Amino acid sequence: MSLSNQIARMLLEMLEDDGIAEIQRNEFAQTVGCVPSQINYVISSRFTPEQGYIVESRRGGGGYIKITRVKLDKPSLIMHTVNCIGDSVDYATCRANVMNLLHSDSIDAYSAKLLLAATGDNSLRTLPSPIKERIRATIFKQMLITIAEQKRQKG
Amino acid sequence: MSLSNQIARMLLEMLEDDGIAEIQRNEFAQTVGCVPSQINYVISSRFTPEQGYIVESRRGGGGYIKITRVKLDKPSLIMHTVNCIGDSVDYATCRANVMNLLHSDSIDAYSAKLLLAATGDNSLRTLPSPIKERIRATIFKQMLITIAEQKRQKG
DNA sequence: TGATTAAAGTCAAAGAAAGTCAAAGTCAAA
DNA sequence: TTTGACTTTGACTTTCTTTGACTTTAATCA
Repeated sequence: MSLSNQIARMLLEMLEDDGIAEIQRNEFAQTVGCVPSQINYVISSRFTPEQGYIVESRRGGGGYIKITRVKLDKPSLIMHTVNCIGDSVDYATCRANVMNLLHSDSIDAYSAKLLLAATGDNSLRTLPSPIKERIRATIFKQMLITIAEQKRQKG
Repeated sequence: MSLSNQIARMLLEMLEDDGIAEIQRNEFAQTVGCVPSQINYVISSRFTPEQGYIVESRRGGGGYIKITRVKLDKPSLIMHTVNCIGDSVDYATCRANVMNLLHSDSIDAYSAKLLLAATGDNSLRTLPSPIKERIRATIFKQMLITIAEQKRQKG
């Protein structure tokens, strides 16, 4: 397992109970045995707002990095997501959004799987890159709209 | 026996116990004694979704390729449909298949809606025509496999 | 207050994997 | 003997990770 994955797992573990992880970057890097800036890398690649986290920090003496998992409100989050997705999305972003929706209970696991199946690289692989992201966006939104509609009609 | 067959056998063996095979491409190629890209060839020719496998991977340090078998115990109508769809489908055919599955109770109304949303012209409109049908086919199959898999797991 | 020190942030280069593609090889069937 | 499907290979691309030099900000001390 890569160093970055290990670091991510440790942070996730800290987040587990109260949804908050607070570290001192240098000290933490010490115990992990990596260079401090790698902590930033892990955070910026795996604890983004897209993925449902808020990161705050402070430099200087007594500085810290604090990661908070944010619970978003459930009902119209689906349509909110639709509106936030632009004309184009990469799979990582798409996946992050699905996970978010799943986490906030806005969609169920089954719908999540179908969304990922339809927008995954397995499905879209053969498309050249600027087009692929555009198609992914339209499929994703179309499906989300269908899900939202369904929910509106019968919970 | 061809190299590719040997490789396939090795992967099959790994899959045996828990239905998961995870390798590091370069390392594995080393031990087999082939060029790394041959692993991709074997996977793309023998571990396709049609054949009941899901493949995930990650590049970069700590990268990997993970093959998962999605075992479907009885040849369902769903998988039959997957196998009948070629590399390319138009929307009408797609729709007909969905209706068929719906009427034969192989899928529920919700799944049907999502399938149609994802493969409909609203989603795929902007694609030029030979490509559109190909993408529709892959998305359709990918979603059907996901549905079949879900059914196997929980009715 | 100003200097010093203790953090965290940024960025780009180098490294480590996997992916793609097309050319060349093999081999059996028509 | 030609054709066409399947294999093998390697050069090149893309993505993700690791590292370190340098910058910025905050706290504390003289």
